[in-house]
Amino acid sequence: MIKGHVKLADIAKAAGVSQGTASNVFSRPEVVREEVRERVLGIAKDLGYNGPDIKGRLLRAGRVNAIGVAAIEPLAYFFEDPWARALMTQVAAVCDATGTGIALVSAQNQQKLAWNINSALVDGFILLCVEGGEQLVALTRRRQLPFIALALGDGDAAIPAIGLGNIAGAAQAARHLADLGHRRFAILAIGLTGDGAGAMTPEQAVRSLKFTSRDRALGYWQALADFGVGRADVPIHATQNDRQSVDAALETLFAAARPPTAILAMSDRIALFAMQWLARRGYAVPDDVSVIGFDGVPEAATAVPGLTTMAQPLAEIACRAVAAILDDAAPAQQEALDVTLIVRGSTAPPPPD
Amino acid sequence: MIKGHVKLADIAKAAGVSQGTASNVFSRPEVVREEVRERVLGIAKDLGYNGPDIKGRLLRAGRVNAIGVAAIEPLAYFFEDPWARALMTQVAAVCDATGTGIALVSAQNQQKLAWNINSALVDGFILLCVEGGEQLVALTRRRQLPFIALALGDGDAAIPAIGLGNIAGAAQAARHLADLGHRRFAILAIGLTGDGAGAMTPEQAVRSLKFTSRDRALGYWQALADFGVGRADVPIHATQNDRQSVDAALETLFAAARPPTAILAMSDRIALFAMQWLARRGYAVPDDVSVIGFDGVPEAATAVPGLTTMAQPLAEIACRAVAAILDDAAPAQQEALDVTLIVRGSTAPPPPD
DNA sequence: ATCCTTTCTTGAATCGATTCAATAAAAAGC
DNA sequence: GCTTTTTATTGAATCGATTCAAGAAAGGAT
Repeated sequence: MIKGHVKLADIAKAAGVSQGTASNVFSRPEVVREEVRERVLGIAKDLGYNGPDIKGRLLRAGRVNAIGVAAIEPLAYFFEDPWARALMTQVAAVCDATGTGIALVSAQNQQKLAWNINSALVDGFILLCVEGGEQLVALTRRRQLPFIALALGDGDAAIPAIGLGNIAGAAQAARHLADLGHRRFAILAIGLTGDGAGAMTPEQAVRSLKFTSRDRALGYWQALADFGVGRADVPIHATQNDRQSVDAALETLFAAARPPTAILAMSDRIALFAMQWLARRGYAVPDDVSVIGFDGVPEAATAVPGLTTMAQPLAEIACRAVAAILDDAAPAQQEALDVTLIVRGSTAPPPPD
Repeated sequence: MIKGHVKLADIAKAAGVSQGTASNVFSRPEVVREEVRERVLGIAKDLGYNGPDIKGRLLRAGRVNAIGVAAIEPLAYFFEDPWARALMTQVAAVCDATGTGIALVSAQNQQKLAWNINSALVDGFILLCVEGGEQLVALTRRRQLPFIALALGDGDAAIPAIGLGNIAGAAQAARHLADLGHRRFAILAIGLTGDGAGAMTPEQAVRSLKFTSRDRALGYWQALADFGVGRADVPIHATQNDRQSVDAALETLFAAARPPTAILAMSDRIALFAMQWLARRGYAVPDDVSVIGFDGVPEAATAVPGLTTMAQPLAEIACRAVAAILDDAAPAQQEALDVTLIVRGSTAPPPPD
């Protein structure tokens, strides 16, 4: 019994039954006579056979019972990025309930990603399209498996996706601050990595920001316009959703003659970095500066002070996404879910001028 | 070209070449004449064939290029628990570098877990043995794939595992606090879920705590003995590594006549919950009470005040674990890695009595 | 005793590729 | 011109199971 992989056929031969019967012993035990079943099982144990090999079974059955979650990011992204983490937590919960496994698929560069997507053993994909979403979609489409895109933005309606009411949500965020009395705003946007981060004009923003980011910017502007604040009056800085670029943006913003009293951050991650920068520089949040985020990640709740944010219905998103894959029933049309304002301690009326 | 899955054989027939050649076109293009290769590729494109199906390839190759990470916890554990997260981040980094995928395997109950482990499409397993480790190991062993256990404690030497110097580390933690002048301690241990949490005598602790937890307790006691503090003088409470049980333990501890001035927590998670409880109750950390954790998760660094803790060499652990799986070279003997003391703001001399 | 059911069991086909010994064709060497 | 080497291609075996039509055996009914 050294090694020499025992396979089903060996068991069958040793037990003197056909391979078909041997197979039934394991996959449909009720169909085979008890006496035979026990004999086969006994032989299997003697030979050190531990049930059908998954690879063989897979080839026939064609079902893996796992869904892939893909992103154009390093693998660690799934465990580090707050939004990804929060989303994955929900996805995991749904998968747990349905007994489905999760395979993480990712790669920083195109080429590797293509390979990874093609060779992932999964029944379908959930695509985290934070950046370069179309490429991810194109790659996945070739695999001819069910998939659903998340955070894709206003893309092609032919792409199965679960969208978000980004414009309405951003508008609500801006309105919340404006209602509190703020009139001096700054927007911290999420730009593509590689694109130089930094200040941009509204025109540049409309042109260079993608999907989600652009929608959020439009939402902010739209609401602020109602309060007489024009686009040109709101500095907008692209960041790379990391600390360094956020810090750099804030350096610039707060070096200005009349720095903003309210910061509209396009992600909680950015907002939290911003709050930390403000704390380091001695600005009090919310007394000196109000900060509002976007996403509704758990960290926003535990930060001090709590971060006011627009929460995504992550549980709902996860639920629909997983269901879409498992039932191969992508939503007929791209549905947009609403985000909801959660007011915490990071927003308050502006200081007296 | 509706559906009717095209397979390699179809391409071969359509192109008038043998199946072997068709296979080579995709997997070893350099071996087939350019003219033929292009023709076959052309036909493949026409027929809507996107390269070899992974399942068929898998059956032959036998290699999945993914490693499974398993735990007896719900799937969400990987994204929620700070230690798991920190570890996974490192594992992900190593996998990224080697182009390996990650499959998450988990289940709360035994039965499902057995099924999940048996049907996971992976080349090997990393086992997160926080609890019920032996069962996990037993289950995995049957799969006859390389595996390595993490956080298994002093188990069977025949089990490939990467251990931790828990006793020495815990001793160092306790010594750190004793050196600062503390003499009134309390231990917050990690008990098995299901076991009633709560106060326990040292004898009970030795008996009921498992592996890691027991070693850490032994380490604490050992160091404290050098300072004249006996086991019986150190209340030890089992928690379930969740907020509720930590809060309950602290309620009891601080209701005592002479509450502890130093808390030895067996995980950063517990320590952070404890710090939050203390803050809510108006105890200042570290002025009234010092807290030291264990694990060295990232959250410990960003908490306010920073949490003093014993850091695990997670990167090293991840690196060795992944290597062990990929090379099928489990360490000859169970190696134990050292943890290192990281002093932050949560520990200070005790208040004057 | 005959025929009809039921209940197991069999053997072969199938899933979708890879691999390798054998062969055919072309190029090189003398 | 004939042999040797090189290069491309073929065909069949293989990976490890599942599935299903068909056959055999046992039990029941008449």
